[in-house]
Amino acid sequence: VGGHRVVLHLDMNAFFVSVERLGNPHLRGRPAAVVGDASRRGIVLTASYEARAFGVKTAMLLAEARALCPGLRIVASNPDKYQDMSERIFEAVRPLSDRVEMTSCDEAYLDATHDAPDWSAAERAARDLQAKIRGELGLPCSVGAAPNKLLAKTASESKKPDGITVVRPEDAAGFLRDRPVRDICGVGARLEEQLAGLGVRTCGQLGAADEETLYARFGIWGHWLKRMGNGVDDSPVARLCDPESVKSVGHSTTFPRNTRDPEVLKGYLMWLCEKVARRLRAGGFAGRTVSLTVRYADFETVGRQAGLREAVNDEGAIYAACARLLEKPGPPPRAVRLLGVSVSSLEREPENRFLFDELGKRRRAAAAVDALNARFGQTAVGRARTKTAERAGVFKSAMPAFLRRRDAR
DNA sequence: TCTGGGGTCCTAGGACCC
DNA sequence: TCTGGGGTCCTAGGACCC
Repeated sequence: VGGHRVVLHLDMNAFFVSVERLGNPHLRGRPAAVVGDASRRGIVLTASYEARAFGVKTAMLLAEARALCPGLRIVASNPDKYQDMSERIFEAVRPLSDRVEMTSCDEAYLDATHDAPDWSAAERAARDLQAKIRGELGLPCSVGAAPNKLLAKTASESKKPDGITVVRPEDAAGFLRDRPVRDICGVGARLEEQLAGLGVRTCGQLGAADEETLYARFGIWGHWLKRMGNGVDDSPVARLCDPESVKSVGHSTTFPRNTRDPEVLKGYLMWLCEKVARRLRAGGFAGRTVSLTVRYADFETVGRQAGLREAVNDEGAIYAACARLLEKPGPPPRAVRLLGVSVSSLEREPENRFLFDELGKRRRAAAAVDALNARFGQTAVGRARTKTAERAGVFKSAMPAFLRRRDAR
């Protein structure tokens, strides 16, 4: 508490588009967007700044984006590429500080206190970080430097692309005062609305608000909100990258078309369970809680979960639990648009403890399948149920033709 | 032109135990 | 069997982030 601190926040600019531009000059300097590639219900995942000038935004329907920006260049997303690049970013940044907290695939906090005894050194550190990312990876980014995480993040968000923003302690109050509360990380649409109901719209107003009122309304959050309005944040930069910090592993998918056909639903379910199980094993995890998410045609979303006696990471066990959860309240009352499978209460997978029992047998079979898939492609080997669904074309049937072509490339 | 997919954290109610 | 209170675990839902 107290004392000199320098926190840097690194924020990649239009990350997915920037990664695609590395290998595709055709996309550079023009309106471009990366879209989800699973179905015709594709939405914009990331828009280039040129496209944003036309009003194209994340989460916008593809058709809407094209209407706003007729020359928009579209690329199907390549999640593996972004994951690889994310790891390279982390490797580039890691030597700079013993405290690096990667909060998503394209954002990180660094504690630079040690290398920046004053604020001109802090600004140099921010520029060096930006130059390193540009030089080593060829990617644009914005960097904020401030006495805490809250201000560093708000700073990096405030100037894009290629921004450098330094907020010195003496400038902190002025920097936040007239910004909308929504600029604070943690204040979303709902909270913004409720605060507006109290007449609180800016960070300055939030910092000056009556603490009792905030506490009565928002509980312990109210206490933190007032502090945040005043730019106060003592939270340390964590070392958040170790596998120990993973809490859950999940996959979900929206169908090309809504369905209530039990066979189709079970086909998707097994497909999702295979993906989850594979990732659990790759990370050396097993989990004791299995969760199923069902989103109906009207967008109502329900979740159901089940605790298991033992931690599992094979698709058979995960599927069995999910199938029970899916049928728990009887057949789906209406058409389903999305299913999701997630495993939590994770434990490290015991090495060879179960080599000779039933669980061990399942794990060895699963490992053999992983090895075959690694050699012959993602889905060379899978459950019959998934294969049937694939043959029926349920997975990609409705993908737009232009995306399928790009996909094949 | 109906609205993605990956997560984390918090709260509230009920079961169960002492 | 008209009954208090505290603690913990489980499940469901929702807000929020990128």
